[in-house]
Amino acid sequence: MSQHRPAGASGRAGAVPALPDLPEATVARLPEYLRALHNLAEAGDDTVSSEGLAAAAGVNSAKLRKDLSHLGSYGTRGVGYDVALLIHQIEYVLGLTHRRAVALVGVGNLGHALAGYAGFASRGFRIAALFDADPTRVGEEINGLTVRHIDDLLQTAAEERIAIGVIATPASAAQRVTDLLVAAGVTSILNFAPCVLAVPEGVDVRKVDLAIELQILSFHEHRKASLTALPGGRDEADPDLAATGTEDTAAPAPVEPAPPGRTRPTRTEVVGS
Amino acid sequence: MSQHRPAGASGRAGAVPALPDLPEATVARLPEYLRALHNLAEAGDDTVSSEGLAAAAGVNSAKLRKDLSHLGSYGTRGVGYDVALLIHQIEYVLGLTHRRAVALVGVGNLGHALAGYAGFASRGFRIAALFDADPTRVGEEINGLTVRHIDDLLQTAAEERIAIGVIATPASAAQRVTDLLVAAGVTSILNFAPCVLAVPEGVDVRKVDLAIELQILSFHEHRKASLTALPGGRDEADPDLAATGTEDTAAPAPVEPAPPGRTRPTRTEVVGS
DNA sequence: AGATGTGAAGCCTTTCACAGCC
DNA sequence: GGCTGTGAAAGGCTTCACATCT
Repeated sequence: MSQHRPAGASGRAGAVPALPDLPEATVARLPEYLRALHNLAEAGDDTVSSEGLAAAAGVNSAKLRKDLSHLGSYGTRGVGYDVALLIHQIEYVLGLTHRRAVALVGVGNLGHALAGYAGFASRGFRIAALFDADPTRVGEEINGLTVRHIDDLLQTAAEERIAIGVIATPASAAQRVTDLLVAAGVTSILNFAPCVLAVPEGVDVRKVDLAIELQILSFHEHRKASLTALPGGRDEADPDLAATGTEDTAAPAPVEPAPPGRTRPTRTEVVGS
Repeated sequence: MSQHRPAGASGRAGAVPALPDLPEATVARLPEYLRALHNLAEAGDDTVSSEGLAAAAGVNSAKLRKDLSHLGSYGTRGVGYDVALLIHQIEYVLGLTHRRAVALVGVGNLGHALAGYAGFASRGFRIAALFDADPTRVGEEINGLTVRHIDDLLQTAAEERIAIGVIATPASAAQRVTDLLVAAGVTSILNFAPCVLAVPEGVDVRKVDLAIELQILSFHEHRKASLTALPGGRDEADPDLAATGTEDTAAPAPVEPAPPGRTRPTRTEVVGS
């Protein structure tokens, strides 16, 4: 390879450089590198090897180097990466050089917690407005911000130059809120409601579903149990394998391991309690 | 293809069927399908086409069919999937046929909200114990559960047959808590603390970092701004492109787009403003 | 006719291994 | 000698398109 412009710079002289067209997988890891770098900086290190940074970020070093190489060439062979320079560069690419204003919709259980979450403020964001549909919650003050009624969203979002909307409402309200945010010109949404959102082209939605995370873990638990039990023999005391577990027997009614009958085109209902 | 056993059934007759060795990407989507299926069931549908379910789950139908085919063959050509049967099957694979006990460590801001989150209970989990290191919080009752001191974790986890640990402590405490959970025999951890956890082989960790989600969105905002501004011209009023934004100027100290100094070892810097 | 299940192709991501530079 | 940056290989995931079955 030869001369290295910060990957993807525009041709037009003096122009704002177009961002490198990073692979999504890389984008998703940059924040993790950034966090690790801030830790290193605080610890007083001013350079770090790909090996060291990779360990701090929980990835392997080849992946880290490949990721960073997409940003351009900011390391020094034989030495490593300059911590401050790299922080700088990643913050620039992620668009963290100015603080983005975030609107949080839904100040129930979860919303309340998010409104008070210090990690947002410390990592480049400012919660600029809180909304709720419940009139009894409007006016409440949380962390120095007053909860406004959702009907004010359109106007307030424009005034506050909201860049990102966070949805922490029940699923039933989420699509309506989304439409409002989109109408207000918001093009990035973080959705905590357990549902799929329809948005126009050009609007990005990321989803966080806490129950899904547990269900994925549950799969692996189930899997580990089925692996360690089979080539052993006595499947005792393992609720994962016993048809009638020792755990409560609730909502997702217990079922036989394998589907039953499955004969005719008919369905053999088993889900009933 | 011919006769279809529930993919990966063990040879041993009457044995608990080994779980199919699903691709991770598939595992991560099954909970989404499950949620969509529950919605359909509530709406009274008892069959659904791959097209219909895919739409409800926000994926394309080819992907859905491929995912489901890994579970075995539970659809009917010309008809679609039996909703109840499929719910059944996915719940079995995910290990949701019995309710897993979850321990939540850290009842601060976020932990409080998680302790009260109804979605856990309704989707296959039971919060069985709450822990905190702060003595002033021990004894507090949240949602019918009493907060215990973290020192009781080892004993309580065994008693309550804890299957999954959720960490909602500050990052500084997370590794200690992890070690405790692991010592207590917990092999699945959901980590909300912004840090990397070291765990022994065989322990699964999933991570949710709220700030990272926003930072990923920030990247796309930044990117959209740089794309729509360049081939336009007048880069007015866009804090993404103006060096001195209209937004607050805070924590991640505002920087020039391009790294400073950085003279010698040169590559033609273009990123400068 | 209609919809599933699936080889095969294409794309993206990760890993390897080493040339190149300090 | 040490460490980055990167082609090339390997692996995994998604999409296509159609054979197959009801």
